[in-house]
Amino acid sequence: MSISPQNADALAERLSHSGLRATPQREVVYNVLLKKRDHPTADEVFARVKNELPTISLATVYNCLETLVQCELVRAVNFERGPTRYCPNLRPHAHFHDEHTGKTHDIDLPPGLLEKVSSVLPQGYDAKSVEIIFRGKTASN
Amino acid sequence: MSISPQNADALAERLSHSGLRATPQREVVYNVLLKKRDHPTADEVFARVKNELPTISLATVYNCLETLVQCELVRAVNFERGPTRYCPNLRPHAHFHDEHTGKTHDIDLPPGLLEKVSSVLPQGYDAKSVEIIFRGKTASN
DNA sequence: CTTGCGCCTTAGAATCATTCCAATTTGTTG
DNA sequence: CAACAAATTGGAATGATTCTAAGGCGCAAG
Ligand SMILES: [Mn+2]
Ligand SMILES: [Mn+2]
Ligand SMILES: [Zn+2]
Ligand SMILES: [Zn+2]
Repeated sequence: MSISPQNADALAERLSHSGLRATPQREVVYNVLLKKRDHPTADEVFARVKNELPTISLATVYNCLETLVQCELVRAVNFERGPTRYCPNLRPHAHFHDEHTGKTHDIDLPPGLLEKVSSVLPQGYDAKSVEIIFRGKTASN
Repeated sequence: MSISPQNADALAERLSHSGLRATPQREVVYNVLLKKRDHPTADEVFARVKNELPTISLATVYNCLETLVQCELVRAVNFERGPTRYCPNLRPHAHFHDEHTGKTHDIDLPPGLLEKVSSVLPQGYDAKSVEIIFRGKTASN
């Protein structure tokens, strides 16, 4: 159940690029996010990571998640009050929050959409990022 | 500094439509949101409302805000960990979060944009609402 | 190699926004 | 008025996150 080589490398590279170390905790946290991409909370990540590193602390999970977000390997997502969720999908995508199941789905965006959306900004507004969140239901209910 | 007649009416109408009462607390909370549209937190609303109703409690401010959100007179906005912010702008609009000043600006959206954006959803996804958040800086910095 | 030092992890305390609760108060209806 | 329901209130409780202080670990200089 170890991290796949290229992911481990990507991680190690990004970390050292920022003068940080590739620790076992960081690797396992990142691996857990890649393995099940269901936008888990820190608590959920904690529970999953414990299987491989039974002595890890919740504080470390928070620290690792924060580090991964800084390195831009992971996105922190907040679309409602309630715990932050974490997403390792680096492609441009929106989030669809199913109000029945509570689950969050990634919606891939066609190239140019984010630019199109950003073009509604008036003079003087310089957006570094755009986030799109849908709320509703899916056919499966 | 009282609420303007049509707003008071709109509020009373929406409330009674849901079987709720138009209380002084609810009126002043709504009025405060309309008067300074800077997306205040519950604490900030509390501080402003106290000027007119010095004995109001924070719990009541939370209750009133919740009620206004239920009546769809106000939107609760969450784009980051941190307190929920409240917006009385009912037109379709996006939010621009200025990372320097911390202020949030409303960006009016051209008609059809939200539909256009929603059209990227695959079969089976039925969105009830779409939210767009920009982050970046404004010319004024 | 060994030592020194800074990065990391850890457990638990502290913080902060929000929600919950139980006790009034207020408004409406008969 | 009397009764009942809706609303407000202050304070306790909750839950996610952050902070703090102590110890551990890895690497670079000697
Ligand atoms: Mn969390
Ligand atoms: Mn708040
Ligand atoms: Zn995602
Ligand atoms: Zn707004």
